[in-house]
Parts: sequence; C-alpha cells; structure tokens
Amino acid sequence: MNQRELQRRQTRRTLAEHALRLFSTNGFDATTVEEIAAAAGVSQRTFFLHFSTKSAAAFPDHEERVRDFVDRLGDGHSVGNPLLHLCEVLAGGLDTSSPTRRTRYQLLAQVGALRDEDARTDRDYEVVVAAYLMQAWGEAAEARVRAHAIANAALGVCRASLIGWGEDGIDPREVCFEILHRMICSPFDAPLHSLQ
Amino acid sequence: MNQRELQRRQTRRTLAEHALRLFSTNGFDATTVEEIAAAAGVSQRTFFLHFSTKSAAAFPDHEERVRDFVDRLGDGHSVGNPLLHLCEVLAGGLDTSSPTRRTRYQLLAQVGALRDEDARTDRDYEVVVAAYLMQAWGEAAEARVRAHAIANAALGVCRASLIGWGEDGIDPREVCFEILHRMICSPFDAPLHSLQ
DNA sequence: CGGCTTGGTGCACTCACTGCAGTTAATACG
DNA sequence: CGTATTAACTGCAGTGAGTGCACCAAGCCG
Repeated sequence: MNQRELQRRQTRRTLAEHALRLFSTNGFDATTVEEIAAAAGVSQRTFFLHFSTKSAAAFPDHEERVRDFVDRLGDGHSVGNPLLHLCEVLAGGLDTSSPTRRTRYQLLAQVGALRDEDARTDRDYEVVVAAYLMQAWGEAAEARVRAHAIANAALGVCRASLIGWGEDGIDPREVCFEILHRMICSPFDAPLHSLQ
Repeated sequence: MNQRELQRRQTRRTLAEHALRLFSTNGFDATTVEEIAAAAGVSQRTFFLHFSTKSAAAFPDHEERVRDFVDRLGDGHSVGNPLLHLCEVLAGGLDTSSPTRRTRYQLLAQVGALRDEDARTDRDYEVVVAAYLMQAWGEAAEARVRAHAIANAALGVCRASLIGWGEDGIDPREVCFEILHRMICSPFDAPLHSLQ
C-alpha cells in the first residue's frame, strides 16, 4: 500500500465522516460543501476530487460495495439467485449495530436529495443484476426489459426495507427476504434456478 | 375558466413544449433554463414560477396524473388491486402513438437527470399506493415497510417497462402487466382482494 | 372608478460544480 | 543519489440552477 494511496484514503474517509456528522447535526441543506471541506482541513476543490456530488459523500463506500457484489455474484459461496444475493448484501450484510450506518439510513429516510442519490446508486446494481439475468434470457430487447423490471423490483424492496430501518428501526433483513422470496423467487423460480 | 388561469396554463404549456424540444435537439445538459424561458418568450424567473427544477419541465402533467390516479383509486371502475391500476395508468393508459410522449420517454432513457426526476415523481405514487395497502394491513411500522416495499417493487416494474419503451420501442403494457401479475398479484392475491 | 389580487419581471444573491494553471511531495528511474 | 515524473491538493475564475424580494401591470370585484 502506497503512502500516497494511504493519504488519499485518509482524506476521503475524513471528508465522509465530517459530511455525515454535519448533515445529521445541522441538516443536509444547511450544510455547504465549503464547510465540510473546512472541517476536514482541505479545500473545497479537493472535496470534488473525492466525491462527484455533495450527496455522494453520504455513501462513501458505494463503488467498493458494488465491486464486492459483482465479485461474489459468480463464486460458489453465494446463492445462485442474484436477487437474494442482492438482498443479502444490501440488507442482510448490513451491520445493524453500527451507529454510523444507522445515522446514514436515518438521514436517507429524511432527506430527499439523499433518496435521490440512493436511487441513483441503485442503478449500478440494476445494471449488474440485469446483465446476470440476461445470461439466461438472452440479449433480445424484450429480455432486457424483463431483466431490468425484475432487478428494479428487487431493488425497490431492498430500498424500502432499508428506509424502514432508518425510520422505525425495523430489521430490514426479515421483511426484505420474505417479500423477495414470495414475490420473485417463487414465481420466477424455474428460470432462475436453471441458470446454475 | 378565468382569463388569468387560461394565460397561466398557456405559459406553462409553452414552457414545457420548448423545454422538451430543446432537450431533445440540443441535449439536456446543453440546454439552459435561460434558453427555455427565452424560447417561450418569458423571463427565467417565470420558468421557476411554473417548474421547481429544470428536469420538472419534462414532466409537466405529473401532479395532474397523480391526482387522476388518486381519484380513480377508490371508484367502482378501477380494479381493486391498486398495483394493476398503477400499471394501467402509468403504462397502459399511455398513448403509445403520441410523438411527444415517445420523445419524453426516449429522453428519459438517455438522460440521467431525467431518470432522477422520474424516480422522484414515482415517490408520489409510492405514498398513495402504500397508504392504500395500509388500509388493509394497518398502520404498524412493519406494515408500512411491507406496503412501501410492494409499492416500490411495482413502480420499479412500471419504470423499467417505460424506459424499455423509450429505448427499444417495446410495448410497455404487456410486459408490465405480465410481470406484475406473476410477481405481486398472484403471490399476494388473498390479502389484496380482501380489500374490496 | 378604486382597491385588491396575481402572474410576470429584474436584480442580486447563494451554492453546487467545473476547467485550468499552478505547487509540493512521493515515487520511479537512470 | 540526483533527476524526472506523477499525483494529491490548491486557488481562482467561471457557469448555471435555484431563491428572496421589491416591483409592475393587467385582470377581477365591490
């Protein structure tokens, strides 16, 4: 691990921490990027070197999580069904005892701009899941629509469960797994399991 | 109908028309609000009197559509199942031969900011549908999460179908109805039909 | 006609975000 | 070891979305 790389990650982490803190104490709208940067001891320009938008600083490990998701999609450990795997990673893999995570999802439940950001990042998962489904269903336009529809539905369930966690502290795992199973895995069982 | 009200609607319609035209000919990012306003013969400030964001001008009849949706939810004509009703209104009620609509959804499929806007507007439907489901399931936190999860899933299917229409011209109605039925109506049939 | 309402205007402002031309320090290389 | 290169960070000037406010002018209503 480089010293440069180390410094870079440190800066990014510090920015994300101060962003989350300021968002939750002063409110998202009342917090300026300038303030976050100042709190982290860097310039405002540097903030945008690490995060493309103000909202993105609330989800600092998104790219990493998507990468993990993709990596584990193919290996022997994960369930063949990518939708349950999605749920496992998004809701199940969540450390529900982490205060930072909790703060993040409480904010998500309250702030519109962060919901937008969340929906935006979900599209990365959508693309991956849809591509996975299309391995079985083919590349035809109609298959693509169906794959995206299913992926979108699954993400909708996960998203709602996570927001429910932020709002009321409902454990996202149970409800998410149960609904996904009833809604997607059972009705679409055969075509999905035939992928393995 | 007032003359004032008439003038107001006319201005709004003109703004929306020029917005859509400029977005699709010059690109969304390359179009400024200033340009749209100038093309419509009003000031930039007036644009924001009619639309809260630049993206919102691409979906000028959103509020009206949601109002229609809510109005029809309770009456005797609509199916008891609000999710199929959702699909009916969003995808089925779509005039697939209207060039303006087509342009709108082609743009939607291409421009990230418009997808964001679409996801944002979908939240209005989510709230209504979830509230409807909660009439049967109760107000408890867990019921709320389940209701929002189901509503979100249905919206995900509709959204993907509509984007598929924009991208490839696939008729959104068939795929949307079929998936929704298989995914939600059948597995959740009993609790939903007991509402009627 | 005279007061009130309301759609539209002009202006100044904030703030997110970008492009560019640096500086400094870590690193790679001869 | 000294030098060239790379890359994190900075400062600055700019664009453009969106807002608050005071204001006009034209429709509405008694």
